[in-house]
Amino acid sequence: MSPAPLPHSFYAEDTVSVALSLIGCQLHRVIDGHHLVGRIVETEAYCGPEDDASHSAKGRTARTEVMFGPPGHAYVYLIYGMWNCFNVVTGPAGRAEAVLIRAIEPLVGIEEMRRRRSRTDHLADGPGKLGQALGITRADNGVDLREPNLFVSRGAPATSVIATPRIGIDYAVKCRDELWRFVADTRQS
DNA sequence: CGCGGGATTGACT
DNA sequence: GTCAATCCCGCGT
Repeated sequence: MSPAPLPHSFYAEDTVSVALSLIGCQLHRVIDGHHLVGRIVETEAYCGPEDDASHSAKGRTARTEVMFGPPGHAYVYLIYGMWNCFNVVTGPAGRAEAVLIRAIEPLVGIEEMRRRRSRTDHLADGPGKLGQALGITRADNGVDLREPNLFVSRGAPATSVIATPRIGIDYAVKCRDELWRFVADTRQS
């Protein structure tokens, strides 16, 4: 019996708070009969149209549509032509906010992740790698995160979390210095 | 370990 | 046509 998916109410809170709360939670993926689990260790908050690093700052388009929908759903986008990045929609419906899950520590199904990544290390320590390791694609865009095939469950609360600016968004002059990236502190555990 | 360049494709100007 | 919330490999330090 798998742990229970987090309820939609978990995702409906303030996006920065959700990004922090997700550290230490478990990400579950069932694909081709394999149960894959990882501990979330890195997230980034994207805080709606006023956040110039958020895709939703460019307006409501086909790509960003699910961000404008209810919280607790997957937002998956393709980047650099080949990598799928997994986000969870957060905040109240219509707020177009999301949290990018940037890295997990593999816990279950490591061999399958290795097969999907075609290597034995660095399986999911980056958003593109995570998508590849778990077989997440745009086919998962918009799915309800209470689906048994893709969901997050509560985990051991992180004892220490570091906040930093977000990665790869230097073009976002207004919000690039906000401390909206969260990383589990590896010095402790 | 840091840096530079190529890969690859859909979304948007 | 340009570019993107990235990754990997090769090379120099």
